[in-house]
Amino acid sequence: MKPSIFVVEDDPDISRLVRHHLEGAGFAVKLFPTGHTVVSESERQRPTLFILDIMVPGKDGLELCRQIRQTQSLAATPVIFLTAKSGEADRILGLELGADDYIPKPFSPRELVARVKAVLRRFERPLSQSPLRIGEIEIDPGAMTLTVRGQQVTTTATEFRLLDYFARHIGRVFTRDQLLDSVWRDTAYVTPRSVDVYVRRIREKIEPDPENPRYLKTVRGAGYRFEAAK
Amino acid sequence: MKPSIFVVEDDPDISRLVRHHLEGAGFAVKLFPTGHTVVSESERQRPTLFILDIMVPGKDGLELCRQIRQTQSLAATPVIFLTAKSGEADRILGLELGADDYIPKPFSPRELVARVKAVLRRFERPLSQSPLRIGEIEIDPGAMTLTVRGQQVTTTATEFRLLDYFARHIGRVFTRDQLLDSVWRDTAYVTPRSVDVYVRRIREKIEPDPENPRYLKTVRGAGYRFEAAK
DNA sequence: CTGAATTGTTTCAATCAGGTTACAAAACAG
DNA sequence: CTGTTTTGTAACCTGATTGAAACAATTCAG
Repeated sequence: MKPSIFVVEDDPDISRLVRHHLEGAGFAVKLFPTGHTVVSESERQRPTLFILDIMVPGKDGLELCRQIRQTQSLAATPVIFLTAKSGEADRILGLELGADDYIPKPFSPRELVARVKAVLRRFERPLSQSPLRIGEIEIDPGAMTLTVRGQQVTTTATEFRLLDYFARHIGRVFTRDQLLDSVWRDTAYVTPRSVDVYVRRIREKIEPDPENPRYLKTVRGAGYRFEAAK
Repeated sequence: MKPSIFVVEDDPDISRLVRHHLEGAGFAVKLFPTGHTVVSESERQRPTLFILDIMVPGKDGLELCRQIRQTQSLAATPVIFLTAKSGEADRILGLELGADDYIPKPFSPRELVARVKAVLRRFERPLSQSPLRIGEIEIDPGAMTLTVRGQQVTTTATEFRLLDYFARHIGRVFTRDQLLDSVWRDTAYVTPRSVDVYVRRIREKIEPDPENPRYLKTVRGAGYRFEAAK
């Protein structure tokens, strides 16, 4: 699932610009020309990040930020300000209010995307990087290496993510759809049957006999399950 | 973006003074009259530097410093103490706690700014000093020299920092964004693809066969990884 | 035993990620 | 101020990856 960003900005030129570049970078973007409905919408949809213009009519960005920070379910969501003036007041106010970053206008598209990514990186909980060993299989996410029976085996990124996911949830059955949701980057339009293909590819790399899998088992009518081979 | 400084000081006269002079010197300043919310705010905003009064009500500066040092994401942020008494004890305690400097009250504005700048300069991406040898490659950060198979090779500053970073994190995969974060000075304006170009340049200098890298490997879908060649 | 449902396997075109080069701009040195 | 080096970008190219489709094999129900 791609991260979603709520953008509160009254100037349609700017908001269109922002949307265009963020979507280009793989984010889902929702625009709000005013601040009125933002908080209630956000509580329902839980955006990954806010971008607020300091000056928006009706309810300005500063006030909005204050509200977000006071709302239990949104308090932890990062906020980035767009500021027109590069004057002191705005920047400091941003700091005072607990914004996570600010982008002075005018900004380059690249800067916008870079800052958003940087803030998200700062917030994302570091995923388990600890190496994992199951039977004859060793998975090291930090190095992105897979070792099977002492032999280093190359994998593609998707194969690796899928295998890692299986290996960290030993014994559980996952449907194809569940796997798409948790392993694939953009789940949107991928056929569940593609999972089969990847299972096949992984089996070829980890199973002594891919036709008779010892690790990655098929659960007919349900999906797949990873087992620690006996 | 200008560096931000969090100041924890209960005396409003002093804090106003500090703010005024630091802002005049081009820093963004946020004041905290007590220490209560400092750590949580800091995790969010990542100040560039802390200035703590040794004595603040509620939670004193020493305790606060200890907390900062124990917080993963803040441990590397420099801390400067403001101390009223010029007694040794306080000073040493501060230093032992991991403070990076102290400013005895009363202080001149110039001294304040000078010390802040000095500390920041000291913290600016210090290259590790110890030489490093990996296979046929020798890296000496102190001299900023690179020796490959006995031959001294010239590098540019960025090439050297990047190679040094790789060499000190052997076996780990880094995304282009991560590398920009940790090696480049101002990440916001640089395309991730620029990393590719530098990787190419480094390969030309260290690899016997740049088309078939033995050290600096590509990890498709992830980034790059430095390996000790067999 | 038969047919339906499910999974396995292979192939292949489109896409994407990375490599490479040339170049403009910025920084630097003289 | 001028020439040189460094830095980062853009554009183009190539080959690997991805995922769908088509068909084969297996399982299951009745």
